[in-house]
Amino acid sequence: MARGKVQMRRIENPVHRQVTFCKRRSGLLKKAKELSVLCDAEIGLVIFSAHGKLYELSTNGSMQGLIEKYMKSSRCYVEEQADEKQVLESKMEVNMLRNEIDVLQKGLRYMFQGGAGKMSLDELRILENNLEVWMYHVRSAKMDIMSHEIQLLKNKEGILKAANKCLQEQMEMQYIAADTDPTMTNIPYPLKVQNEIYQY
Amino acid sequence: MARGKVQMRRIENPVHRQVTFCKRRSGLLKKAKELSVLCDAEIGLVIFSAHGKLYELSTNGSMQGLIEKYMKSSRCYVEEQADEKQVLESKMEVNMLRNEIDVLQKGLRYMFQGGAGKMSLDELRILENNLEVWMYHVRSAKMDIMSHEIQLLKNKEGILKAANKCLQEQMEMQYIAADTDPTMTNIPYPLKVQNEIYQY
DNA sequence: AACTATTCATAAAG
DNA sequence: TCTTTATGAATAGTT
Repeated sequence: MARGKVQMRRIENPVHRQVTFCKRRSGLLKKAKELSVLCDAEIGLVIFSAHGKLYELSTNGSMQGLIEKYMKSSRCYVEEQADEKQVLESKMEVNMLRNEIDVLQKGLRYMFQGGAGKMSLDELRILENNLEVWMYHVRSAKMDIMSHEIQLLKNKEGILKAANKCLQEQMEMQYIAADTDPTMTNIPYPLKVQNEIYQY
Repeated sequence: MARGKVQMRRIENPVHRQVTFCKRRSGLLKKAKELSVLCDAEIGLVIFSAHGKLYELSTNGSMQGLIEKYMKSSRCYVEEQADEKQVLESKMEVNMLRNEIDVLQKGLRYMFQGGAGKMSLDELRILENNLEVWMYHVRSAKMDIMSHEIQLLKNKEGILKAANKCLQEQMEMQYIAADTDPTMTNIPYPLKVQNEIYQY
């Protein structure tokens, strides 16, 4: 270059560096355009300044399109495609599952209704009775589970009450031994629990 | 350039074009490297020849990383993120639907096998809701059929009333003609129908 | 930003 | 494709 050969290393003077960056950057962009025009090539060029500012050139269409083309040419396209494939597969799976649910529900309705109203009134009455029976079973199962939980809670209640009684007795013995008014001590009064709490 | 100024347009001679592409391409890559070194810039350059062959340079790390940085700097990063969000949402939807199918299938097994109470309280609740929906469908179908029957009966009523009136008139004409007491003939007294019968 | 001396890039030919 | 060579282009340093 002019007025002395330039050393191929970072220009230390920040002003010189900035000026050179500006000049060479425009030169590089110009040459890229020229190559693209003269030789019918597609070129993408991105330049980040040291401070992070972006300069770019894409000769054909958008940089986005060029990047996609680059991805196809090199190995990275696999990842990209995998991602999009995943989206697509997920959507298809959702559709499939929705369809399956639809079929299940339709099938049930079909069984209960015999299709588009092809069942007789008597058949429908029978089905209604069956549904009521099943509903009863489901509700029974629900009640079983809830009863079980209630039983567990009642057991807990029993244990707590016993512990409570035990504590109360111990405290009463302490009051007698100390011959003091229970309300004057720092020991908190034993817990009283109402039975109704454990009814449901 | 040498031996005459070059026109800024596609070189028509394929050989010349290929040679120029080769020379200028290497020149461009060299200049890009120089700019990067001298000015501490990060540069990505991709060149596709007219025939689709790829030449590339990325001064810092991989082209992949540079592309990601570019995406962040420009707007496209949003899309990328949206894509990943979509994947996640799809997966969650798939899980939800799978769960629903599971419950439905369990419910079916439960209903047809008379229920081996292994369903959780939540599953039973879902099943109960479904049963209620199905019950509604069955009852709707029943009501449709009954409404239709009522309509048929009402039509029949109309026809019978008309026939009844006609018979009555004929008989009255016979009484006048015969001048006899109606109760002495063998003709049965015309049917009287009460409207209430057809109300439901 | 504009100028200019110099180096660089490269078109055409071998 | 590589080298040579003549010449236009790019640009470092200066103003």
